[in-house]
This record gives sequence, C-alpha cells and structure tokens, in this order.
Amino acid sequence: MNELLDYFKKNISISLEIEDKLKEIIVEKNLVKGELILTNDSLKKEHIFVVSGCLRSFYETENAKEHTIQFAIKNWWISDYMTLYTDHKSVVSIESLTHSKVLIISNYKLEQFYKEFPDFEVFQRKNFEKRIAALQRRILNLLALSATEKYNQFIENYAEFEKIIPNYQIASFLGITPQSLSRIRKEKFKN
Amino acid sequence: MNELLDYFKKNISISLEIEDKLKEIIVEKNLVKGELILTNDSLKKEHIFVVSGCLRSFYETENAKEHTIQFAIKNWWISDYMTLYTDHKSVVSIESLTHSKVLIISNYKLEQFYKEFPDFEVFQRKNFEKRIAALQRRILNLLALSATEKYNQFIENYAEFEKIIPNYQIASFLGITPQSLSRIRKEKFKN
DNA sequence: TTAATTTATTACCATAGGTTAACTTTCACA
DNA sequence: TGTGAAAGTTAACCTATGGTAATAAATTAA
Repeated sequence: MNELLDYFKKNISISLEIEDKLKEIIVEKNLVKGELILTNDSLKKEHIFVVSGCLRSFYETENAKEHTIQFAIKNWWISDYMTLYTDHKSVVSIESLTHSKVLIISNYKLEQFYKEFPDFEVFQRKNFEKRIAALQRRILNLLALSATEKYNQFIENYAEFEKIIPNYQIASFLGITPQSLSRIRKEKFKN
Repeated sequence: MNELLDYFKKNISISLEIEDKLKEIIVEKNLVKGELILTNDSLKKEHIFVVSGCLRSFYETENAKEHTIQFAIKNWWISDYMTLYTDHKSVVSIESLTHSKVLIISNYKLEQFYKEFPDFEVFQRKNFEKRIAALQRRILNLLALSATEKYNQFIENYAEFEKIIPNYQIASFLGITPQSLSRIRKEKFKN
C-alpha cells in the first residue's frame, strides 16, 4: 500500500484525503509462485501494481503455445489492456513468477479516482505516453531484429529480469522457441 | 482545422475560448504524395493529426531496410512517440502516401493545452489506453502468427488501407519481405 | 534425501520465409 | 502518349529458425 503511495509521491503530491481514498479502493494481495491472478476467460477489469516479486502476462494459443506480452517487477503496472477497454472475455492470463505482493484496483474505481484527483490523470497520461513509446520500440525490435539480436537487446534492457525468468518464457517474449534460445545462448557463452 | 474540432466535439464539449486557443496552436499543412513531414535525424517533437489522405511512420535500418510502425488515415494521430518522450534524435520518418492534409501541434504547446483544458487530458488518456491495447494486439500478432495469418488479419482489420498502400509497405508493416507477400497473395487469390 | 516434475540442452531433420536476380506490370510525369 | 522509374511478381536457391525427440540438469515436493 505504502509502496504505491511512495511511487506516486515521487511524481505528484498527494493530500491526506486522497491518500485515504486510495487506501479505500486498493486491494492488497500476496501471491505464491505460479499463482494466476487473472485467467483468460475472465471478465475482470483490473489494474495490478507490483510491490515486490515478478509477474508475467501471456496469451495462450489453441495449440497450447504461450506468448508473453509483458513482465513486471517492483513499481510496474501490469494488466490486460485488451480486455480492459473492450467487452470481450480476456484472452490473457497473468501469473506470478515468484512470491509476490501486488495491489489491485478495479478499472471502475480507478476511473472514479481519476475524476476526484486530476493530478493523477495527468501523471497517468504521461505514463501511457512512455508506455506507447516502449511498445513501439518492442514492435520495431520484433520487425527488424534477428533472434540473436533480440536476445542481446533483452539482456541489455532487462538485466534485472534475466535471473528470475526461466528461459522458455524469455523465448516466448522474444517470439522464438526455447530450443532456438538455447542454441543462441550456447553460441553466446561458449568462450 | 474544423475537422479536428469536429473530432474533439464528438467526444467532449469545447468552449469558444478553447476553440480559439486550439486554432492558435495548430498549424495546418498540405502534403504531396511522397513528402516527408518528419525525417529521421530531426529533433522535432510534434503530433500530427490526419485530416485527409494517408501517412506512414517508419524506421530505416543501416542496411536501408524500412520497417513500418504505423499507417494513419482521416482522424488518426501519428507521431514518433519514441523521440517525443526522450531527448534522442528521431530514428523515425513520417511520409505522406497520398496528397494529404494534416494538422500539426508541437508537443510543448500540447502540454500547455492539456493544462488549460483538463477535459482534453481525460479524452487523451482514454485514447492512449485504446492505443496501448492496439499495440499489444499487434505484438501478439507478431509473436503468434505466420506471415499468411498476419496478412489475412491485416486485410480484415485495415480494409480501407489496403487499396491505398503499396504492397511492399504492407510487407514492411507485417515484418516480411515483398517477395514473401507476393507469394502469399498468389496463393490467396489463385482461384 | 530421493523421486517426480519442470526446465534446459543437444542433435537431426523440415520448412517458412529470406535472398538474389530476372522479368513484368503499373505509374508518374515530361 | 511514351518513357523511365517504381512496384510487383516469379523462380531457384539458401538459411535461420521451427519441430521432434531424447537426454541432462535443475527445481520442487514428499
């Protein structure tokens, strides 16, 4: 709870009233390794803020192949934007990769919070801009880079993640098979 | 100009004062086919609203290969989010694919406009949410689909674009070569 | 600690899609 | 309206990555 407040306070000033309001709408939850917080097939519209640990959102195709949309650690938001803003059933699952602690806010309550606290609206709009930039960069990487290049970029940009996340999930984030990643790693670390 | 106002008015109510302010900060521009409105190498931070015609943002790699980030038609925004929110030089170019008319707003002025007109902030935040959902969907498609499947999705979702946009640019949007796309089209339309 | 399960590696073969290059069609504009 | 350039197609060949399967290593649970 306080972690989210700290995170906000780094960027905007928050009155006690707002603080109380926030505490009211936030649900704290501890997750064990492997626990699913959002399953595909659900209709839940909620935002998840990671206090500690590591989460992953992914999409499972008919042939049981997983595609990782996002990893999230401390101070990151993770949610299924595709169902958040449509009325379709979720196709995305979110799982905890470690023991973790998260804060959950329902989209409905968050919308109300925006209204009561316009500064947060501004803060969030700026967050979204940065996120759009990041997503566009990822798209460019997917379009332009070879498997090896994508992996190198990944360990450069997500050094903190690399130790926590199993390789087959990194592979599913990069759009390659675990076997391919193994091949790449063998080459990379052969000296 | 009025087109942007109409677009806003569909979603939010705008006072005459705000209307005047908008007219003040917007620059209207007509583009001929092939004209570059933003070149890589520039430091311009601006948002482009398409009134008519069709634009494309793309990234050019060292080996002169183009990768299309986005197409935009009437009532769409297009800009280089990666440089908009960093201090790096742009690596992205934006070109007009047809005769088009656009409205340009500098990012600085837009930030001021947000302050003076909080309703627009809300409107924009919601736009960004939808855009994030769309970008995540594109990432999923890039991760999960074969070249043929990506092309089929494209003509389904972007039917209006398909007639305007040359195939080699569609290929560069899907992350495949023009030759590959040709092969796919041959198969698809062979009956 | 051991057994069971999950993850990672390796090898071998298959293939989608890339590359090169020649040819055809379409388009812009002189 | 003709000509040169740009875009699209086709074919032959090639390569990076996928698929399958067997084994090894690591992690989890008992």
